[in-house]
Amino acid sequence: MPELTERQKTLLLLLIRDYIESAQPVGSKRLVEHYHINLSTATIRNEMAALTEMGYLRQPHTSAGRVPTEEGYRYFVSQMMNQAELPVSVQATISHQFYQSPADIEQWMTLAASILAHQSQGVSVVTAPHTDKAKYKHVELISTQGRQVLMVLVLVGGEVSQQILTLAEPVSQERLSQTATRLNKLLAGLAVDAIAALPARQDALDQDILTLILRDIRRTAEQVSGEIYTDGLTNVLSEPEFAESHEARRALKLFGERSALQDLVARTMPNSNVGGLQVLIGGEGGWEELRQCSMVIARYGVPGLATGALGVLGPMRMSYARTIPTVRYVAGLLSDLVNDTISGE
Amino acid sequence: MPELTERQKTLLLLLIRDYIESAQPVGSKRLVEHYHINLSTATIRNEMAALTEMGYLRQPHTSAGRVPTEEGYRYFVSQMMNQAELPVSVQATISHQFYQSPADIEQWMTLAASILAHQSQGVSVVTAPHTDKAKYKHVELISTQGRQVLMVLVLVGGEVSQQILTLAEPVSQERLSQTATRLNKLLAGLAVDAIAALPARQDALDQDILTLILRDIRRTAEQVSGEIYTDGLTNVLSEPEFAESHEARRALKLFGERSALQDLVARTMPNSNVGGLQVLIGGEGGWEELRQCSMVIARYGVPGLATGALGVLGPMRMSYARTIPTVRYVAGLLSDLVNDTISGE
DNA sequence: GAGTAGCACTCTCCAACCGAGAGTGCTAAC
DNA sequence: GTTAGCACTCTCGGTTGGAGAGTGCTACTC
Repeated sequence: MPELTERQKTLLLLLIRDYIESAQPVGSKRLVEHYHINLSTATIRNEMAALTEMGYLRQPHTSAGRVPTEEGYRYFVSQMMNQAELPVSVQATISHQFYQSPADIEQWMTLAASILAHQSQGVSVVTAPHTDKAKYKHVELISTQGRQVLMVLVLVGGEVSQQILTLAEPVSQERLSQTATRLNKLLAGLAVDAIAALPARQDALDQDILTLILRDIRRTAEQVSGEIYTDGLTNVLSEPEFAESHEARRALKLFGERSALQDLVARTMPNSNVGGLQVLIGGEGGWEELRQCSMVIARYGVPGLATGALGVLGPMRMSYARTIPTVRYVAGLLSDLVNDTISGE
Repeated sequence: MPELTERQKTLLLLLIRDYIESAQPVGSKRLVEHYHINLSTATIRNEMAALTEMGYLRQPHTSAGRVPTEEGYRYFVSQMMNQAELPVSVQATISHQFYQSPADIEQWMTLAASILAHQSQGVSVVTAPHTDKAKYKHVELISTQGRQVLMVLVLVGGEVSQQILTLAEPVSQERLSQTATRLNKLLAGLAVDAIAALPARQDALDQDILTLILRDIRRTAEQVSGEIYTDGLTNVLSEPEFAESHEARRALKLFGERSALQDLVARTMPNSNVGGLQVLIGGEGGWEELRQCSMVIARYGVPGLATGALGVLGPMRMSYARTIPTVRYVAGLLSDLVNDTISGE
């Protein structure tokens, strides 16, 4: 890859920035007029020709302005990656919102999704913190009516699942509480395998509940990620890319289906660590439907204990300058929150 | 309103059905050819002119086919209201899905939203069952780490809320359990007012938790509806109405915002009882943004104990024949499920 | 009088066309 | 290395001119 001169570099970044704002191909004249450059349009044209030659820009048709290629965006992103910071005031507003809201994972997730969508004007995705090494922490059994029992199962790492069981026969709350207490002593801190290896209990009720607990933990452990939260689908509806092209419309369909989303997060994330941040441009990573889109994603949480992913999807010309620092900042915040809440167990 | 002859009636219904499928203005020729009517196009034209006169049809322009007016749709819906039934096989599939899924309100809601969206090809909205007369049922306190405590609060009616509290100082699980047991005895079945009227507890921990419980119940009671679930936003993206008109695009924005949705459900539902089913055509009820849309909504649940709403939003020419019976059937199913789970308390 | 054939009329849709304008690449001069 | 100038290309917006669809009306038939 040939080197870029300093001038080419500024020109390229300027042009991409302008295109991201205007969504219009950028010509030499526009560049000179809007950014009072001390050069003539002809010189700019020469440079743009060079940049086109190198693969950073392209022309939609012979006589239109230039538009960034994927390569161009990649360069643009790499340039701002380490430098972009969220204004302190925005940071404050965001963190304020988190610490104001009730301390509840579900709320945090919705809030994160909403903030990301709002700041980036794209579609946000957040997965709840999740661990593949699920360990038992606590169970509660609450009788509701007759044979119906509400079971609340808490895992080490903070995941909570509730389920209504129907028992073979009515059981008093007292007996349920005793069962819960026994099981809590017995199972504290055990992983799936250890629980499965336990000898059968004499007490039939104990054994029934135990089986259910086991099934529930297994179910949780099998999932590749926690519950998925998303927001801002409608943000993107007003973008010209999506309004026109049938192509891009399909990308949205993808986001309507939870299962596809889960897949996407699972596929894109394994090669990334907590703290890292990835920018996938133009459907990098083999997503045909997302060829016109970009994603900014990051992992958050406490490695080995509970981690989740969060990110933003938008048109390829999304505002990286805004999105990247936001994703990074929110990921950091969530990591802290998760850490405060569940670490040390 | 002048009477419709039998022939006008069939013609009108036929035309509307055709338009709903094709999304194209329907002309006299098309009508004759597709439905082998024993009349000439000229006769049809005369009848269509009459129907237009009466306000059931209109012409987008002088020489296009006819399109139903709101009035026309209203007539169409009133004709099928009592007659449309879901095929038994579809009923079976749907109810199967519900009884297969884990008995968990959240799951039911997501499932209902998904089924509605899928069957109707529109956007679905489901609100969780909710009561305005919240009564205490049960609390559990689970220590997680240090001063962090997970509180699970169950209300009569089945609503469950969980929250993480931060206490002033670390408290053992044992002490937490005792507190929970005491409070459960004390508060069982009490409504907000009764709890608020209770004398202060000597035990500081008891009192703290009590205050938090009270705040939580109040918060729940104040909401006009339970959590809102929605699905199928992307279904509607492929409809021509939404692809083109900027107008209709705004309707979708409305559905992106939870608060607006909540408002909408609250505003439209009070005049409807469980079991009843409303069809709002063309934004009836004062929703400017929904002028091009229709909604089919119903209440479900156990009156006085816990009720919720569910419905479908789609273009005015949505498939009522499919949507109406589906909404009705799912509402019935959810009512049964809610009833099975929480009644008798 | 209900139904129908025929016809003139209206209006949209589509394709072709054209000119204005934007932007380019290249060349020659500074 | 930079710039002025120019010929060239291509899109975009507006216009034009059928072709086709659908209508309303009239006059005719049973």
